Amino acid sequence: MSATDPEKSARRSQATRREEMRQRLAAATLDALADHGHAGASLSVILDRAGVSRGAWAHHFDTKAEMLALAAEGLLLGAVEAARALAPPAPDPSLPAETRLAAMIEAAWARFYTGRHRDLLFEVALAARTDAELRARLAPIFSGFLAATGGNWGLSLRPDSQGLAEMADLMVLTIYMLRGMAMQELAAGPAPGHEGLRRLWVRLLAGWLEKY
Amino acid sequence: MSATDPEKSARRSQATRREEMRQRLAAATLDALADHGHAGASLSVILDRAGVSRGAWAHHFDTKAEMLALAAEGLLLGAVEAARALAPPAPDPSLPAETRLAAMIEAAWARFYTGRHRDLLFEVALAARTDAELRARLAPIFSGFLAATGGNWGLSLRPDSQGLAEMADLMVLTIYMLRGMAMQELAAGPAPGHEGLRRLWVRLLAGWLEKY
DNA sequence: AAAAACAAACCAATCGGTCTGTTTTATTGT
DNA sequence: ACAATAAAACAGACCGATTGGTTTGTTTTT
Repeated sequence: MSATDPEKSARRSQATRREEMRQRLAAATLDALADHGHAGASLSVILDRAGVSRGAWAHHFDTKAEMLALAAEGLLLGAVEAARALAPPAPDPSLPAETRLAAMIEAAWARFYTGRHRDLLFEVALAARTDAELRARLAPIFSGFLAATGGNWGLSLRPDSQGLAEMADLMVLTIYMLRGMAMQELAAGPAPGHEGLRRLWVRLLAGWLEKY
Repeated sequence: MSATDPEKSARRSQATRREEMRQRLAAATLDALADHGHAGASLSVILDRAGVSRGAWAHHFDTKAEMLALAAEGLLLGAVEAARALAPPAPDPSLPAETRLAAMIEAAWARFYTGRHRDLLFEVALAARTDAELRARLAPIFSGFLAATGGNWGLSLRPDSQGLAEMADLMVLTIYMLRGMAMQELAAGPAPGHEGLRRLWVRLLAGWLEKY
């Protein structure tokens, strides 16, 4: 059935095989980055983790930087997509705006600014700072993330499109606040007061919203 | 006069000499970190920049990590002190609170979240993530920075001590927002809209302040 | 039979750190 | 006061380990 079907086992091969291997190596790159940081994510560590020989690696990538760029790009593009998905296109209108806002902020906090994703986000952003080529590839995606949150989230909370531009700005400010909070936890460990701070921020935003 | 005075040229030596050399090496460490990032700040690069031989270095530090820790500690302690200095103990009461707030935020932005200091801040925070010893030394200073801004700035803007705790929280949120904004510029370059976003933030805060 | 995928030995360069020896500064015995 | 001497400061050659990357050869797929 499938063995005799050339569409299945045969056609599917070389091109996708290559892509699978590249993705596997990219994933291992992110793993190593998360575990050991940029300085500690050597080629040997990455290849060990991927279970791939040096020769195989060389067949798929010319340089380590190229592999890192692919991995970082994938990470950020996934984040942009997730950010879009976080804004429900048809929010439940029965809930008060403040509740919806709080839910979205908590969801964004958990998805983007805690754990592995947070660590990788900072690692990748810092790596881009001193690597011009990486930076050129990642900068537009970083901006795209802001656009996705600012635009979509604002739209989601205020479908009547009144004061939409300002709403988008407030969402961007929210992202910035979460990022800064994430950096604090990254450097000094989790802080119990942060949840209360996020609630305070929601209250502040909600008050401003209804006044508008 | 001074040559015969043992208090001057003689007594001042060995201990301070050593300290001067350590500071010089710490400064070069930060320079290298700012220029080449954590991965690129090798011992050779640092020593070249400091104009210090490997042997001399070894006489003053056991490991590179120890030198980095001293440098990072100095950087952050300097920032804490600067944060305290940014909050004028006796603010001009003739200016409206919003104006004073805006001035403090702009000053903090310029001092902590642009240029070299911003880069070093992120480099050091990230380095601490995967280096337990460095992290243990830096974490309390990171928290101290928040305390300095939250407490002092809040006090500076609201000397009547009404709603002071909430005011301190808002200052911490402000710091977080600036940090997140800084990360965006670090990764994607300067954004002209950011100044407007900071003004929006000030308006938001000021509105909340007078309502209280 | 040709090309793509993979493996592992191999390479120069650089890494953080050490060793040996010289120069400078401080202490001490007379 | 001033050699004698100890100790600290400094310089640079040196070291094994590891780095990113290459080469040569084998297996697998087409």
